[in-house]
Amino acid sequence: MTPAPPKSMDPRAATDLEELLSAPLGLRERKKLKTRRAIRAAAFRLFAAQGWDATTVDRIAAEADVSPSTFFRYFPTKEDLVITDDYDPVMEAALRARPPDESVMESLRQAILPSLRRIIGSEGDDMLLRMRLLNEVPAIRSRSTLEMIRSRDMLVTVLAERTGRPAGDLGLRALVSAVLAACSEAVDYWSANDGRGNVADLCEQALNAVAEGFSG
Amino acid sequence: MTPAPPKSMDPRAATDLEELLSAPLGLRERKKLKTRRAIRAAAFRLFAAQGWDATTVDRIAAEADVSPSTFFRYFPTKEDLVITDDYDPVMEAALRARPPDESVMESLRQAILPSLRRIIGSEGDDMLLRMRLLNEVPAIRSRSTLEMIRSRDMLVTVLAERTGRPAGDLGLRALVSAVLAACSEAVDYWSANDGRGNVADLCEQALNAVAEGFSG
DNA sequence: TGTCTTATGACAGTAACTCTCAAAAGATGG
DNA sequence: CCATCTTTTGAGAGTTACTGTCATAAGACA
Repeated sequence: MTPAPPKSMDPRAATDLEELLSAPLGLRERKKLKTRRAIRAAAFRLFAAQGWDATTVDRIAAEADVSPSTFFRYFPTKEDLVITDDYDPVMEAALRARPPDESVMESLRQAILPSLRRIIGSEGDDMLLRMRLLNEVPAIRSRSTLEMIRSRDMLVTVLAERTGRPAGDLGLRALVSAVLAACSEAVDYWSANDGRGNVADLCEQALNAVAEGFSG
Repeated sequence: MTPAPPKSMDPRAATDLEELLSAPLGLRERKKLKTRRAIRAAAFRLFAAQGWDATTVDRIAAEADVSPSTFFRYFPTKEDLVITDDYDPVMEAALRARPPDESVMESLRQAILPSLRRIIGSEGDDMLLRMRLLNEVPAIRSRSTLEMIRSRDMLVTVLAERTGRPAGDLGLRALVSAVLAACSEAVDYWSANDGRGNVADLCEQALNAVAEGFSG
């Protein structure tokens, strides 16, 4: 009685990660990926040239040679062009790989920092561009927060399982949120300084500052 | 050459706080305030009855007996109906009143907790209603984050002045963000539990949990 | 009273979506 | 290679949040 899994994935679900993992793609899937890339590339070209507000979805669609309908099939909202966050699965895997007897704080540190390092290593330039838009455009900034909430929920869920605490545990949620807030400040700082310095190091620095502040 | 200050305040600036402070209001100002209230009351009535999405701005305007143009003159966006955050000035005053030699953490605590207590005491019911919408409607949730960023910036600015650190100081920003994140979790928790318990106490509990987590 | 300022409403326009439907193009079995 | 079945696409119409302009109405003030 469970609904049958869809035969084809809808284009919104495609991510760079999945793309790398599933090697033999049919022509259809390859085309979809290509379209997705074309749309995003066109959009970023236009954003760079004339800014966020001045770039309409219709114009992006035209530039990418698809119909506006198709645009929305690939990106449900304009903001989704910028957000697309493939990081959660990476962090989740990293977190689950930590030894169960480790302290919550240390597990979080070790789940977040290496993941961050990997991401910056592979797509740092794109990320910088995104962060810039993210800081400039309120609409995007808003949306990205929702992504952050998803990250928080994921981390809380995994940690709750591991420690036997309920998923609604206030202390756990507060801790995770605080850690994410600090890291997010670090990323902000990094992008505000044009990507100078190492994000992971900045992140550690931010976490240490919080620790100091809280301890005395 | 500086532009002359506007003779009358635009309706969007009116807040309950100012209303209480400025006693002798002209007829015009009283009418403005009344309109503002009427619009918001109408909106909340409709939200309660039929939900956020099903309630269009046109309908709200009709219910409040004003034109849609007027609606937007009072509330630049639909979300603004719910957000309106008069808390920053209160917190700022509280923070500035702290002795300069106090630790950053303690000052933050003492700026936030009593302010929270006062707010809940005076308008707790309204706040609960708002928090519920805030958690249910992504659009509002998004917007409220921007308000939180403003709060953060305000706190960071004041603290930076006091400690002589630059306003961009990563450590300071991280600490403030972490504290706000923890408090925000507490408020979330409170509203998720239908307002049972004392927000300020929950907030303290959250802060303690973060402190423990960070210290080991 | 008359004048000056401000608030309002009517109206037209834009841009981000949503929905529906028919046509085009990839997949599949013979 | 053909026929059929499924998925992707584009066209078009509709909705809603929001912006800008302008004439008019209503409060302030001398």
